[in-house]
Amino acid sequence: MPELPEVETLCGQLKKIIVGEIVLEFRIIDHKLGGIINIAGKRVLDVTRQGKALKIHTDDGEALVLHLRMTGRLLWEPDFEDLPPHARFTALFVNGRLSCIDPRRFATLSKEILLPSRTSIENPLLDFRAEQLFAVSRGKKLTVKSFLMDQRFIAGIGNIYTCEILHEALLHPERKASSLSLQEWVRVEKAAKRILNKAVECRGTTISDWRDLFGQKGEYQNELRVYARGNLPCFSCRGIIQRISINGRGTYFCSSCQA
DNA sequence: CCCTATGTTCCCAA
DNA sequence: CTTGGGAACATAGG
Repeated sequence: MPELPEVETLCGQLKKIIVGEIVLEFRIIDHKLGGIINIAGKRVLDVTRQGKALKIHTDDGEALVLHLRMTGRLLWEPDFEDLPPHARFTALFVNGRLSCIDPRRFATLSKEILLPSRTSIENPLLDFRAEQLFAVSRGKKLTVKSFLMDQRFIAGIGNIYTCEILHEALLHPERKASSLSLQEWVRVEKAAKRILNKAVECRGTTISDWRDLFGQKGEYQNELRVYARGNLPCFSCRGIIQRISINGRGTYFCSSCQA
């Protein structure tokens, strides 16, 4: 469920609460996460985001890397009793309890960042460069949508925000990545920076179950132009939003203004 | 029963 | 060997 804006939201909220604090107790509830990692007794030095991964840096020089995948959530409770439903691990601090909740159990914990290889763009909020995208996309036969979602090229963009970015950039999602001109990549850069930053301000997109660290819904669902709007009129041109499948993912676009 | 779901990884064919 | 597409993972909801 979480893409860059959602993870960035959790990162900022968590940083304010746990940096400088000691982990009093760390409990793995879902053993699928691996029983080896334990940060009990360590002090949190920093909380950072890399792509869609959240990193909790501790005073022994290590970092706990959490990837929430599809349905992972983090919940902070100052006062607490029973575990929340679908809790997968908990970390107890002097001022509250942090729980990872994940019904589908796809979330992963590790010590190392798991990006496949060196990414071209590590943080699209800051580093997004149209020239890089143009260069890297030369000779690629995949669609521009698959390209934007491929974490090896750009880390952090997922299905919802790709659809929104391509709509704002006026690009058909099935265009081959190699067919885009530099000028078209500039449109992608502008759209991505605006949308991702706005989505962070909005604390993410709550379509179904996304909640921030305190259980609050995001606000970016009110800004969506195409995602989950199949058969509805395009806000820009009044064409009808189409829904197709690309690599098995629901893809929404306006066939009238996205060429 | 069917399909869908904000992600990644593995397998296989071209 | 490389690239890209689909299945698998596990669960809930419509």
